[in-house]
Amino acid sequence: MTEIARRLTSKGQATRDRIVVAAARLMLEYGVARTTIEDIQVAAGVSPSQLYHYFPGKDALVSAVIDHQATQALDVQQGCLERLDTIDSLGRWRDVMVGILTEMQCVGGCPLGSLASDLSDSDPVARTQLAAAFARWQELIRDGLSEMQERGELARDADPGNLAVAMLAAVQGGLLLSQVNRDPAPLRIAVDTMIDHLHALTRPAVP
Amino acid sequence: MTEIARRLTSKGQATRDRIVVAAARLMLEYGVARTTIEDIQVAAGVSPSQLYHYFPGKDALVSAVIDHQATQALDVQQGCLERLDTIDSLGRWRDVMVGILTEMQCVGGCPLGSLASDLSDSDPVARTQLAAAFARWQELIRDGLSEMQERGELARDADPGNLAVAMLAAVQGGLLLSQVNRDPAPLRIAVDTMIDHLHALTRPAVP
DNA sequence: ACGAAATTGGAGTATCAACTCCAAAATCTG
DNA sequence: CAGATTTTGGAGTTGATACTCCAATTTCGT
Repeated sequence: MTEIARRLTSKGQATRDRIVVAAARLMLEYGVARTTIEDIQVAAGVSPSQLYHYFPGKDALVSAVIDHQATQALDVQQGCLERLDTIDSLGRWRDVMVGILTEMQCVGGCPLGSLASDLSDSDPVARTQLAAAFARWQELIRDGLSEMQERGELARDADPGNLAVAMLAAVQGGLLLSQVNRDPAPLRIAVDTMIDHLHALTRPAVP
Repeated sequence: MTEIARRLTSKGQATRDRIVVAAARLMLEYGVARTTIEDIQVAAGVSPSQLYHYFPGKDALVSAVIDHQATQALDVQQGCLERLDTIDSLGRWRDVMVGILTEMQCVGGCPLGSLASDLSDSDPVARTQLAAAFARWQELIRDGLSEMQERGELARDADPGNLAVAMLAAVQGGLLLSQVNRDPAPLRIAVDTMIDHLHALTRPAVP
């Protein structure tokens, strides 16, 4: 993305990656403002000059962290959701998210959601970058729902676009409540409720 | 709550309130860490010694801000939801929230949600305080749904507790997406979808 | 191997933010 | 009104943090 990226030794690339990964982890846990450059240096095992060699300043590093988290999040999605086109696959998707959250002991919440809440009103550039990431995520969900609809597993009059927004909101809100309660249950319940809703739209008449 | 609160002149009370309100506004917009004591001093029109006269330090001020936002949020809820016991009242509730968000031009998101995302992993005391506030909010929603159920407007086998969690998640997630997109639509869509879900649970067979 | 370019180490600086101190002014109590 | 208490003003201190600089070292292309 930057000019500097062109002439980058494999060793340099590795160092850069180490910095981004360390910064991402710390920023997820403590927030962007509370994560100091020194914390990142220590966690990544690099000196100040190395960090400033790869990034002009904290803003640029934040931008790289957003890209990194967006890629990670969408990869997880596509790993589970390449065929997000059945009710069952939605259930597995929920299991994966709950599993990751549980591994993290409910710390950090959503890697993208945390950054969004943190930066939306203080860094306009970051906000735009995050909005784009959420848009891609939303499309991924919508495409799966559209496929379901075309196959007749979802009611004709359902709006996949709106349902994707609601599903993404359920994920984000569920993660927030799980984070503040230190309990994976809210995420599970929120997503399950949305899956139930899709289920109901699939078979309107419950026996 | 603190000892100091006992001997407080009306003028002193007013100054204290001014500080909390100013801090709450700034912290909602820029986050806790990015809001400096000096910013708050300027916004409230007070000197450093005044601020430290009423609060031992920033942590105590943050705690007061959480209380303030929790009270505000629950008051809004009870203003609209004292009778949150019909589908129509849920629709009005949604309108109020979308209205407030639009007035704010989608800045800040949820006064409680922002604080939760910001503080959950860096301030254990604040996390507990916020979890309690969310629990009260959740109960408020659940109680309304329970009333609906008792009156037969909601299916017997529906779980008001789980639905309340899902509804609160929809609100939080919707607010986050609206904040990052600078567009009230995601909040509206997320809450509407949950209302639709309740509707479906009310009348399982759609004509 | 050899020059050029990339990478690394570590000391140093300038700024900013949280917090302190003390005395003056306003307010309450009897 | 008088004394005690609360409230206010503003200069000053301490510590932390983002960022700089320059020389030493390693890596790469040929």
